[in-house]
Amino acid sequence: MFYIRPMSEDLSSPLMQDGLSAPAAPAAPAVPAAPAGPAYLQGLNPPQREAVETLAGPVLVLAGAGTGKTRALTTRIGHLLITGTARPQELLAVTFTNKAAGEMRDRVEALIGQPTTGWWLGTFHSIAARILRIHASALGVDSFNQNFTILDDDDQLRLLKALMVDANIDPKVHSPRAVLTAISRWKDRGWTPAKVPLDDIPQGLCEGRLGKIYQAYQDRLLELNAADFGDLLLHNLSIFQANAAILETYQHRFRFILVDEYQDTNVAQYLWLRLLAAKHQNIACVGDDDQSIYGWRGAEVGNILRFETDYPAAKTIRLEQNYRSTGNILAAASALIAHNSERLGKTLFTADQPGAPLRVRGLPDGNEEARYITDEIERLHREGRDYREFAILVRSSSMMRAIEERMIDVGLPYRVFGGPRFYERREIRDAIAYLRLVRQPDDDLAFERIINVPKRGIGQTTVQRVLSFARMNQISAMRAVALLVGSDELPAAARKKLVAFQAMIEQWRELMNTTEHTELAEQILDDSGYRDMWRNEKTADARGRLENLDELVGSMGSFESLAGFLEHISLVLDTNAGSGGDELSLMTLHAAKGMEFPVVFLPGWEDGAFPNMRAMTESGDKGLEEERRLAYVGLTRAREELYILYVGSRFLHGQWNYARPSRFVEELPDDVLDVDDISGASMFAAFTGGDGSEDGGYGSGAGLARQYGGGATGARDLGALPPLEWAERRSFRGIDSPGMNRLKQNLEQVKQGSPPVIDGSFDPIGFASRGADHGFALGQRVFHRKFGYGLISAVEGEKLVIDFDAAGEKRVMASFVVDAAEAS
DNA sequence: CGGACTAGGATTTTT
DNA sequence: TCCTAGTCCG
Repeated sequence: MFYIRPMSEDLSSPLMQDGLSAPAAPAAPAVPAAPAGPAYLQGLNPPQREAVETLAGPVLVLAGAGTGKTRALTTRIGHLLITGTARPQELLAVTFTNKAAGEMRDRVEALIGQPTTGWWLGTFHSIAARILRIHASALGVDSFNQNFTILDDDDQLRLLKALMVDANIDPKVHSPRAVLTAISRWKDRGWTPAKVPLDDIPQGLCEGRLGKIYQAYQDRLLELNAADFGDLLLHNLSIFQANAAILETYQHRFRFILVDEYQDTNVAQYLWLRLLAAKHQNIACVGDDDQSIYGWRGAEVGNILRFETDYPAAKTIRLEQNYRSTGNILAAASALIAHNSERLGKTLFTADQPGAPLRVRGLPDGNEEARYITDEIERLHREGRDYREFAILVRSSSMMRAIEERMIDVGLPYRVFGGPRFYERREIRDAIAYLRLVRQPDDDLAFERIINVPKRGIGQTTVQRVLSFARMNQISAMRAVALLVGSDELPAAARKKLVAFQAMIEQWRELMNTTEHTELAEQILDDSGYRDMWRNEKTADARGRLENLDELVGSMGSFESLAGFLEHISLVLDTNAGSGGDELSLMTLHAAKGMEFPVVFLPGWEDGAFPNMRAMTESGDKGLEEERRLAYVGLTRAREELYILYVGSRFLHGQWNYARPSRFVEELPDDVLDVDDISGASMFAAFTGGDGSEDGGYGSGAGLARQYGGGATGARDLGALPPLEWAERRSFRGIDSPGMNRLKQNLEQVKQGSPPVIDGSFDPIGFASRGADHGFALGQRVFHRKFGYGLISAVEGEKLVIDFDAAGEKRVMASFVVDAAEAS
């Protein structure tokens, strides 16, 4: 006898968070009925109930995917309030996303039947920001006060780059991005510049002066009355550590602390929680070590692994009954994750039926893969499924394009989740910079961002002079402008333009007191010419940008004032206003965490792409294990049907790459799979031999084919056919695609006794031809997109000197030209 | 100063 | 392939 979920619920809520779909009906008969109690406790299984009712002391709830984690957490909060164990103002509940926080509030309110007020519920960052605003001055830096600005990524980079230049470090040699990442990781660990251990300073970056750069960066931020995301937590820690009275206030206040997604906390967050919980020790953390996928952002699985050591009185509760997926899906996920060594270990089980086998499909190339997906979706849609029941989860967003194009071709309604966040878009940041500058004329970063956007003839020379004058006199840029325009330091033309800019800002500033902030924003966008700038741009995305601006102004309406809006803008801005239509979902695996869908497609399961090569080279086995957890997250998103897809060759970054199935495919148990491989991947293996020792790596072109030779690196032969039979089958299927043509051609070669082509020298479709050996030769006639046809007059490594028919002699990169015969 | 061009890079991205 | 940051020249 199996419990089967009501279909209506399944169909209506494919996007629900973990646990939302846990049945309200009783659990499987095998589990004894929970003892009586309030109605809201009735539907819980025994461990869930224990997680709810163990109110005092440290509790770690290890909640596997789909085991009703959110339900347990929100019921726990409700229980605390309903039983009167805690008053709202004694509660602190932290999440990672605003979305999760919002959902938690909704569910608690639904449970207790009334709006909740007084408790602190929010993301780590928003709560830390709130505390920091109250105690900013306790940092003891004059320039840093409660009005501090929270910087976005872009501001941080610009700042850092400037500091690097000051320190005589060439940003072209040492990537500011890498520097920022390193600094952020230090902050994630709770290290102020003074606390960074000497041996943790990489010698390769910034000539070993990264510690100094970090210090300079922090000094500058404080000077600017600014904080980055990492600082919110870091400054909290500094204040707590230096000021016992402040810490005690909060320790006293928060008698009960609840933490969601504990496996994703970084060290700073961990320390922060530990300080806050030290007095009452009533801290309940919910998480799943198997779903820790943000290590690259500083999350420490170690936090959850050592919870019991940190809190010896801790009670650990495991939620292991899965209410989401079929038996086969769960079996596959469990077998896969069992390959990881660093885990606390859980054994998920389900009362559900085994269901359909997982479909593993090897296809020739990405186009075929996309076609396969849309074909299947159309088939299942005809059989009665709504589009909203499907999700396609990719490892990296670069894989989305082929799929999107295909969906547009066949007209399937889809929606991309994630992608650039709303507030990260250029037009949004520009607009916000205007608002910031109007409200706080001393906001130099905002000044820099929009002083010449749209173009108003204030060039870099002028801006640099203003900025250096400001730095020299320790004043803000706007003040520097005010002084400079009254002097002869700048050319008259520049002064005139600056005066106009200054007047514009000033005029808006006056409006600020008399006008609604949404109205003010409208005026700024129009008067500044910012909207016109996009209207005049005739690119496809310009219209979208204008719409985004409208949306921004619209979203301001829900804030009381400009100040209120700006304070929250960097922390809270919903990026995906739901459309609610019947659309299928396309997103990265990371973005899919916490969601579930009846039918899930997992394309791109190729070694190098997934597990991602870079994750492995950068973090070794730890990286591989995190990739495996990501795969686990992907598998466990599915309720009923699951497709795992890989291709024999994939077009990425402008070139074709041979691929072989992901090692994760091998790690799945045979008896739950239905495998069909027409990728040709193993045919390459049969042709090419080799042991995989040769370098290459995903994306290195020709080297890859050799690397993946022979199957000696461990690729399982996934039911592949011998080349001839395979070719028969291929033509039977009528598939015609670059990947296929490539294989077909090689097959002919081999039939005639020649080796297959694995480099670019004989390669009509441009396969693998762009490696170190681009294959172009002196005298070859080629075509360039901009310059047209020409003859190669010299080859200098990657560069070609070409005598173009129309444009004359030019020096161009080999990757920009193709053989003239190819371009028709 | 700004447009045109080219080189170079391209996981993931809750805040 | 596609994006963007930086350089070069009118």
